[in-house]
Amino acid sequence: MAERELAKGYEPHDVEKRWYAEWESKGYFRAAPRSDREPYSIVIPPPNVTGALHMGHALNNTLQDILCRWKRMSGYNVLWMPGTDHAGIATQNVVERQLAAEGKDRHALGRETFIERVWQWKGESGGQIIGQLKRLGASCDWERERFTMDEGLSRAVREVFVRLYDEGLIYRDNRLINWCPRCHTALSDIEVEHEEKTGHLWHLRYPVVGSDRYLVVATTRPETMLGDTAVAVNPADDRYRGLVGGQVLLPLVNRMIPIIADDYVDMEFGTGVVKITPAHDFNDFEVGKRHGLDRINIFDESGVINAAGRQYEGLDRFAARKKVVEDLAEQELLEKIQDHPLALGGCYRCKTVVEPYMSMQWYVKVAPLAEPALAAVREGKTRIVPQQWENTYYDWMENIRDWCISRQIWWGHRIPAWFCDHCGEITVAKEDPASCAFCGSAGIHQETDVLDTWFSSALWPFSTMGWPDRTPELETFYPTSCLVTGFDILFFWVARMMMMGLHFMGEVPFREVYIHALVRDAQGQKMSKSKGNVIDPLTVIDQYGTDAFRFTLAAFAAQGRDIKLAEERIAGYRNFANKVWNAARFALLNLEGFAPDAVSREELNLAEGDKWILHRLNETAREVAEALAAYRFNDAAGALYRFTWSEFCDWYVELSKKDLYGDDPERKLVAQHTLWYTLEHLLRLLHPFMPFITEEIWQALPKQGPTGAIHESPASIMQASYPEYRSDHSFPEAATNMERVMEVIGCIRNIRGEMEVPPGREIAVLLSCGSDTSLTLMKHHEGSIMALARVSDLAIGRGLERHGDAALQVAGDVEILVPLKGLVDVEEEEKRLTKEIAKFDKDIDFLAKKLENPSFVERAPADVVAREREKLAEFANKKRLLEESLVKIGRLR
RNA sequence: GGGCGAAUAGCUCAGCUGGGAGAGCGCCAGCCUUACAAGCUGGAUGUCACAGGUUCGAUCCCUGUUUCGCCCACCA
Repeated sequence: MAERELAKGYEPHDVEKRWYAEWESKGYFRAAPRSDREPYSIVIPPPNVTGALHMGHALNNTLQDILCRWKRMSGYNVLWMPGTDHAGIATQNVVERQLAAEGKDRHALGRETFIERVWQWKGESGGQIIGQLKRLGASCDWERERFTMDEGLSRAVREVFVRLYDEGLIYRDNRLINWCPRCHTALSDIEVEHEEKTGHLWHLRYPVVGSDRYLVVATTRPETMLGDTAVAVNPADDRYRGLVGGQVLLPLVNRMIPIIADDYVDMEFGTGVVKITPAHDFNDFEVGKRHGLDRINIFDESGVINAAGRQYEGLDRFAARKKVVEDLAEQELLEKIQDHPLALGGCYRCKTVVEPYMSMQWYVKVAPLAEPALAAVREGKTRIVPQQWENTYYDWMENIRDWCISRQIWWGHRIPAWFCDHCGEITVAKEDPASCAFCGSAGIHQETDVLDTWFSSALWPFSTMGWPDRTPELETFYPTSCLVTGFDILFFWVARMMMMGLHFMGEVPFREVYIHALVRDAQGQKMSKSKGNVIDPLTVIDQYGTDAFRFTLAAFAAQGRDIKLAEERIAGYRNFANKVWNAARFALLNLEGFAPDAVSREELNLAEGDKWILHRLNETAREVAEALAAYRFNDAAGALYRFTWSEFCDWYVELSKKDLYGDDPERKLVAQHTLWYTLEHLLRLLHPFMPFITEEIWQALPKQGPTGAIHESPASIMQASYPEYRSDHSFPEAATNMERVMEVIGCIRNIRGEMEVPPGREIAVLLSCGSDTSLTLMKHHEGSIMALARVSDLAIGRGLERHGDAALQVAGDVEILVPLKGLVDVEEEEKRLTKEIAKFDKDIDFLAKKLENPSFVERAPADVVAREREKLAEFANKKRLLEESLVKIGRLR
């Protein structure tokens, strides 16, 4: 018996809410720390606590959920580890903005109060994204949810820091770093985003001391001249040879600075003279080091000119630029200004132009860590899919520079280092020390800097599983099976997890990395708030339902290409969900009184149509499994879409009506069984992609009773097994036969359509078969042909007399004749025949030429040649029949 | 300056290891056929960016060109 009736159309909202709550409360998402089942594990890329679900998250988590649900149904002990990232700078910014709105700032609050305030914010409005992931259907093991700043993870962070420090892999240094003058913190190299802008090249005149010459320097940043400590030329440059060793008078500040020679200077560029500002330019810093130049820092931490900038003190860097240029112009020291393209570096959090800035920072020495991380991918211990990304990974790892890990903000893991006021030594320890480890003085104070957010996320695959303790989780689930992520964090996150995982666990953090595309808008633009082209996943879910949305994402997730998301496509897959829904309604209507456990499939006398759909279902199961195993989500979705709509709904449902509505109880039972079996398996195949609708329908389907041995019946489709290919469901002969029958039906429909015979009008058809095999086959499927092609009078025979007044189509060796009398006019049929003949002519011409070519016949594989010959013969035969028909029809005029 | 990717129907895109190209939407025609009009049936539409090469045969492999997109990079 059907459990309950389904509503007329699929209404996702209530269904989604109901089933998610059920799954979660029943603990279906839970992983077993120990189990006989094979483990499968994925750690979620932890979204920022400040985050709201965007398209990137939606895609990323849909794909992970598909994998997890698929593996879970396939019998694996699945752990999908969820959590969020404290997102240092981003979160601090959010709370600072709040404070600003209240007219406060963090310095007024003080560090401790501020951090309390951030925790409070996190408790109240942080992590809303978790709820949004649930709406997406994510089957994470929520009881294990972690946060990068929670106690366990903080312990892991300290452990790692101390060990790396003890190994000499963490050090401090005073050098140029990327500084965000708005966030007031250092940034690592990859936290700077370069953008092509058109700037200017200012040509400035520096008077040569003891001469009336000028040296003209070209610069993109004239204001930094306040900190110049030399000008440089190429040693091979004849133009300036005599001047090297001399001095110029730095304008405005009237300082004498040397003229030096350095290979770094490109003679071709600009004037061949470069101003050297070691404290504000990475190249100049290096030059300065080689020549022992002073480093004059002219900025404060907000990018405002300091006392070293004399009369410019207090001016913002951009204001200072304007003023410096004006003043130089006034003194006729500005030679010219050219437009000049340049790549401006901006803070990845706030887009402010970053400043190269001298400061003392903490670094990780990465080369020794990168080595094994490179080797692991080269040796295939971790496989990156699509493989092309391996090159990007290698390239970055091979040229990796030390990682600046200290940040001058408050929200984050405070660096576990204590400075001694007495002896000046640094004590680094896991537990807060009471005294200096070197001199024993109690006068110590902790480093105020915190760690880069990515430092803690680098540990995510093992810190979430309880490291540094040796836990059953680590033993079972590390290395994780797969990491699903976007390429935008390949360096930030993936590469660093590889380094840390190998170093601390001695084993790669994941066996495979699947890198998916970026979701763009329909025009291919990156979605961004400023462009206003953002599509909110939650709005989409509200409008079309989660399942339709998920299916759309999967269907678009082709490897190596970005996803341009157009809303019409989601509507298309909403229609698909509705199609599934209605197929289920049809099934339930016709499964009245059917109990799966009352029949054993082995005893059933399957009809050819039954065998065909079972065969196709089986093939589809194989295709889906193969596609998922290769992360070809679009292929898996496509196979399911085609099977569901074009085979199950379009053909099987129609074929089955004859028996379902008929009065032969045996035929009816067989049809019911196949209908039930196919739908039930189809739902399971679809479940990872469309979890909600499949559960809703599945629950309404008739279940096996207590005696049944046919089929397991767990409480949820989530726990049902994922259909696998089975050799006893392979019916290739039935499949071929059905395809022939379908072709004949297609031919009749084509005549009807082309002749514009209304669907309501039943017609007479003659099938003239060229062989006994065809005759038997057509006779066998007489009923189906009549029903599906709307034929009232079907005559089937061998070599039936063809009268002139019939429309003709040919399918294999079967001629399909539709008497025209009273149906259509002769001219229409003549037109149709002429069109068909022309089509064949083209094909025949092509094939004939090919087969006349001796080198093709000699060199192409025999089976290819044979196939082409067969095609040619078939086409020629069809053409002949059509031509005969045309002649006969012509006589009727 | 290096590297990667893309160019296929009006639009958005599939097309795995070479044997004359597919889907969805849109379009045209006909249908309220008792699961579904968010549907059914039929139909039209392509010098697979360009130029060479390899091959019996190229959308697919190779070379070059053009146009877009992305990543990396310290030329002031």
